[in-house]
Amino acid sequence: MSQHRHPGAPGRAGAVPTLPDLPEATVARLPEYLRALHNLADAGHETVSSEGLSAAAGVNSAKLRKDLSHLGSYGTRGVGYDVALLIEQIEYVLGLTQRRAVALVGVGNLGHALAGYDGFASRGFRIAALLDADPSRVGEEINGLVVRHVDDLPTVAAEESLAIGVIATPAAAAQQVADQLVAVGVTSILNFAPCVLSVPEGVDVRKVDLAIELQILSFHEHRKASLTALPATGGTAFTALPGGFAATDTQEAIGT
Amino acid sequence: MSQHRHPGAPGRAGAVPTLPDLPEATVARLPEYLRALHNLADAGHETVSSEGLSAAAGVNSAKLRKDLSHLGSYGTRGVGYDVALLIEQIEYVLGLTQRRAVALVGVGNLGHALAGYDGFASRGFRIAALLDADPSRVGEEINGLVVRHVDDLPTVAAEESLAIGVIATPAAAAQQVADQLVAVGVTSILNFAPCVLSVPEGVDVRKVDLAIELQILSFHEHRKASLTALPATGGTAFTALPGGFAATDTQEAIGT
DNA sequence: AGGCGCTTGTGAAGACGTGCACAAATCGCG
DNA sequence: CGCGATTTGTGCACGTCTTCACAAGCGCCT
Repeated sequence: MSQHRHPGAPGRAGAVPTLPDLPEATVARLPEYLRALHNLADAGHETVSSEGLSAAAGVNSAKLRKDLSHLGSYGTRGVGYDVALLIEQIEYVLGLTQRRAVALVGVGNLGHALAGYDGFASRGFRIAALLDADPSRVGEEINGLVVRHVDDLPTVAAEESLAIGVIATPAAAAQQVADQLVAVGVTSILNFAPCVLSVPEGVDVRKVDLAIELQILSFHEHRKASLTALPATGGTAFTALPGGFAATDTQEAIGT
Repeated sequence: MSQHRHPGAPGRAGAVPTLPDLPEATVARLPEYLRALHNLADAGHETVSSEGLSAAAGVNSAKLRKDLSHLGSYGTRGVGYDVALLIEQIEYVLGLTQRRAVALVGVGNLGHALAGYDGFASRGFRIAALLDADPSRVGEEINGLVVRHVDDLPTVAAEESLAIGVIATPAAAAQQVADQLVAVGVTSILNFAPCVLSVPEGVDVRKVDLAIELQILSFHEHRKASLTALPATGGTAFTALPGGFAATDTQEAIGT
């Protein structure tokens, strides 16, 4: 092995957090790899090949290898990757070695569900506070946490360092909540409200919008429908495809 | 420009559904434009410039223009885009002229919230059925819909043509549900379960995973933290930003 | 009518992401 | 010890997406 100045030294984070700046696309896939790796570990595998892991994560094996190579990963040629080590590596890079505190704002329909979602806890996060602007909701207990008023954010932030804010309010309130989050030092926001947030530089926003996902699927439905109507480029306007839909197969897998 | 054989003829879908095959990246943004356009329409605007619309949708104006140009859009130079017309265009392309029926499988924590989410109805979709595998949940009424057993899927599909299936079950059940959905002819699936689904060609799957989003944010947090540790080029490691944070608005917008 | 300012639509260049295909490395076995 | 089977890591070519910059078109004003 040459020098391989392995970047993050998960074994011991001495004082050189040389985070390689990964391509954004790679970052977006790492969590998927991580989940697949945990599954493999639970199933008792100690090593896994790029082929095996990529299948479990639903990607191309070359892509997987390139992704892992970006974080200076340790695989052994002829053998594969050490599952436990790789988990450690990825968790380190993703900053999951510390359990980050999440503030959830908006305990309505969706927020309520998120508050009860166990995927938070099981994947490296801890809901530190539930907040809502509606006084009638304040005081309600959900999943062991008491809902506080959103104006208490400064207090909450003083109690513990909030890393991430989740906005699950109606669109109309989202921008104001975002401002409040930013004001108390939150620099990462996950926004479920269907609107664009404007935040200062240095603050990351990711958006999840249910309706958008559905509309994208709708487009592909529409497309598939119109394709079965006019099958090919050439002539032959109709194929009818009566009852069955059979094997209309064309490739798929929508890019993220 | 020459003929502008405008693609979808939203006015009248005569018999030529010449869906242009849009770049996937464009498709993913169209819903955002659509939402922004609806806001503008509600605010009374009749036309909007690419600059204005792109700001409302949180993208670059050149990108917006190129996106719209792909669907053979109608803007007027020197004026802008006709809001109502553009809405019609985009809705047509996305296949939203018909209200698509959605089957929601898994009425647990998250599924319950989704069932009550009004963004479904308001943005072109209709929940046609709630399904669950747990017999103790069958019969429960949510938001005016009665939960049926997932094995009734064939019956449900016979009653009305299901376009899209939403999976909100635990990961362990997701693949089986997906198989069942595919078996009754569903060709688009929105998967909230944290696992990879394998489906036949021709079936589109989109995945939404809360924990993944958080982990991506976590990476950027980690990164920002390690950058402030080694201030590097800029200098001034700390800006403190006491109370105020001013209006530095440049949104971040992480690539999807 | 003509000119001027504004805005769209797009060519071209560059950045980014993907996938192939293969050399380099490692293990196990005879 | 050497060889073959296996699997990683990566150079390269290709396709997609983004962004700039500007010509073409449109409306308005004089």
